[in-house]
Amino acid sequence: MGLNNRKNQILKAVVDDYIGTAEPVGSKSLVSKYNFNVSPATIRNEMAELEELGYLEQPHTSAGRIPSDKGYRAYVDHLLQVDELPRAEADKIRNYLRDNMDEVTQLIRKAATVLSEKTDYTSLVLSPQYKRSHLKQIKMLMIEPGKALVVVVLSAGVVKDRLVRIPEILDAVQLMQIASAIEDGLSGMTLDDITLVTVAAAARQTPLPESLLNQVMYEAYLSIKQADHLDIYLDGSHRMLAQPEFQDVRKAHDFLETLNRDKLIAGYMSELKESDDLSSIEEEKDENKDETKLQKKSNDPAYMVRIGQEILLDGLQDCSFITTSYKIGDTVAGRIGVIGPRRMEYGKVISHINFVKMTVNDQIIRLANGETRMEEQNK
Amino acid sequence: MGLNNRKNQILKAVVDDYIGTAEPVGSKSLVSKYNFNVSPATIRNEMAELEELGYLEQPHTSAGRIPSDKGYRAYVDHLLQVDELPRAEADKIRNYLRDNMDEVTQLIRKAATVLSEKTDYTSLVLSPQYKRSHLKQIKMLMIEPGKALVVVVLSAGVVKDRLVRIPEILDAVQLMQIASAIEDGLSGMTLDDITLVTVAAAARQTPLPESLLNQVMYEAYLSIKQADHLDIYLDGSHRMLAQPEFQDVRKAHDFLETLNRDKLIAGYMSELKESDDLSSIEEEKDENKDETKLQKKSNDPAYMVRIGQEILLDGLQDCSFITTSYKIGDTVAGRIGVIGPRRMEYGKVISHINFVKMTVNDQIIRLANGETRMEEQNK
DNA sequence: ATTAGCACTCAACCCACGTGAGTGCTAAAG
DNA sequence: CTTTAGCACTCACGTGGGTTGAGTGCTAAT
Repeated sequence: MGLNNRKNQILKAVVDDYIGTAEPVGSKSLVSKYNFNVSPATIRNEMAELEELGYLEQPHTSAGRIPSDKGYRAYVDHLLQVDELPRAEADKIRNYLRDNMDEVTQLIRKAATVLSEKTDYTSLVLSPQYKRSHLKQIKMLMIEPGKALVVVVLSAGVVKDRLVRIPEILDAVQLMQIASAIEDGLSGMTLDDITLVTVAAAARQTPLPESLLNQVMYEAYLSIKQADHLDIYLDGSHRMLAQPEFQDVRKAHDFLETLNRDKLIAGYMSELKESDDLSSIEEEKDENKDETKLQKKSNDPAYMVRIGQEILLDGLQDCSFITTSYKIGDTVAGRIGVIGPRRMEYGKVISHINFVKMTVNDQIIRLANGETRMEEQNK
Repeated sequence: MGLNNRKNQILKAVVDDYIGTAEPVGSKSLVSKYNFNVSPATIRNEMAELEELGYLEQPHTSAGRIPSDKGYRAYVDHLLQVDELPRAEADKIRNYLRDNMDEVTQLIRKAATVLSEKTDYTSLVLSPQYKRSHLKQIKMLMIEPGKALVVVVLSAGVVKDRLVRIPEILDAVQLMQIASAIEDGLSGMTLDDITLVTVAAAARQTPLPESLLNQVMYEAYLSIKQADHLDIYLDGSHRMLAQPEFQDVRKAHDFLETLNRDKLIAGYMSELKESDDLSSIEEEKDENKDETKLQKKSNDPAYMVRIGQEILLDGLQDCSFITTSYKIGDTVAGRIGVIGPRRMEYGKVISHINFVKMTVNDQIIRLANGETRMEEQNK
């Protein structure tokens, strides 16, 4: 950051104030609210320079100033101090996410809900992706002649299944044979690597006529692939309408329209790279600030912040989007995010998102280990 | 309906016009657009009477008139003619709902999407309720020591399952014994009737120590109960913001806030009674109109229309809500609904909702029979 | 480098006014 | 008894002008 200390203070004050009030902030109110020991005129000069440097902008000549994307960026990267969540708040969230939790799906939906509620912004959660997980087992259970349940067990401890139709003549024993042949052939492979060809090859080890095998094999293949389905959960979209910047209904409409496109959002979220974020932090160094940043990194958070134009989705460019990843075991699984106005309370959101992420990670491990509600309660 | 023919015509014209323009409609524009062979003054007199009778109201003295809830009610019950969907439109929807459809969940989500898209309003779909379905099978599949998959098969051809923890010492054979004991004891019962006690009684038929049984039995019970979980799918909520009556952001906010309360909405929808609707139709008779109504009834639709204050949920009282039920086999399963401004295009929505309902019914039967995508394609 | 002073800008607000669509009423015509 | 022409009245809405005040940039003095 090439800004002297006072410029930094001023920038921070402007952003803080604007986040609080949503009104352009002027030199005078700045001196009075934050006790700078200089006159408004001095502040004015500094602000004019900050504007020249691109950190601030003026909605119109005779108004105060508001942060630009670049201003927010500097604020988030260098000026913001993220506090830990107060213990009471943390406990509430943890308890909420522990209570009554049987499934990963349920867990991440609740994570979305609690995040939105606590931050008062809109939350987005992406379901786990299992591409890189290994196939552990595949079972087929005869439900009735002609109908079977395919059960796919993944290394992450996740079980997916699907009802399929099979040739009526197949009996339970034959079905099991096929399933175990496929399992033998494929177990240990990652979902990504399994193709129709590999499944077919595995199935062919069964001493049954190919005509019978084909359909079953194909269904097995589909079932495996389907285990990787991406889902997106959205919560609290109405909260955006309470923000002054969305009083314009057209903006609100566009925002909601974009968020309602599940696939678009899911695609965008799943392709976010953590590395992007780390790179964008760097530019110059400022000793004491850098320290904060390092602390952030080592602390594991690794959240990403996208501000305004940095978000590449139409309709969200008046927003900021904070995301992080949760894990299953030690591989990245899905993502959690909060989207709000650019003028969002970054500190609050980041500390919440970090805490929710950690709690989700913990809970997933618990689920994978098969601890059930009853045990939880006795804990 | 105690209105003479001309009053009916006028009421219908007012509602039609207001639906189209969202502007209060006055006597003059009424005569010019719809060719009544009388002067505006006559229309004015009639309108004044319609207002006295409660069918119309005036936003302010010097404005035209808009329909009241009662006016809409009369319109929907007596004046509206519902057309069949054009074949081209019908085909599109049918194909969309057929394509790529493996699961009931997926089906009803797509139903919500297509309904919202085609009507340009917001759609709501309630997942099937299985309370009244019978338990057909319950299987337990050993995944690894201490972990099993419980598979619950319902009469409707629906399969639900759930991963549970079991005592580590149990082996696959014992597990199967327990499952088949429970199955023997409970199969044929409706989900409603199954309680912890009945499950326990059934499980106790197994020649295993009770300490081992307890946990498994409890998990089985939970799995059965969980099969009945209610889900709600919402689509196109942003579309409401395009409506002039929701230009006021506060209204839009309240609307969205209410819709975001899944449980509230799910509860409300699941408790709607068809009978309510039929009863509300009756009052007086008017020969030729009654005919239309009977036709509606016999034609199977049985949709429900809730208008304005008739909707008992806060925040939706500027809306109208049209719902219908879809079936699994021959028992009511879940509900499909469209919510829009009171000023909604009732005819369009009703014909769409009816068609979607029928298509969903057909598809569910198809799914239950286990026809898969491949066969569909060959059809 | 800082600051007091000053002229300038411009969104926001208020108010007054005219406009016009729409009404209700009355009295005449059918 | 119904319909209609005529007319006075109402009131939301749009327009334009005037004022206000927060905020600015610049200059000159500290």
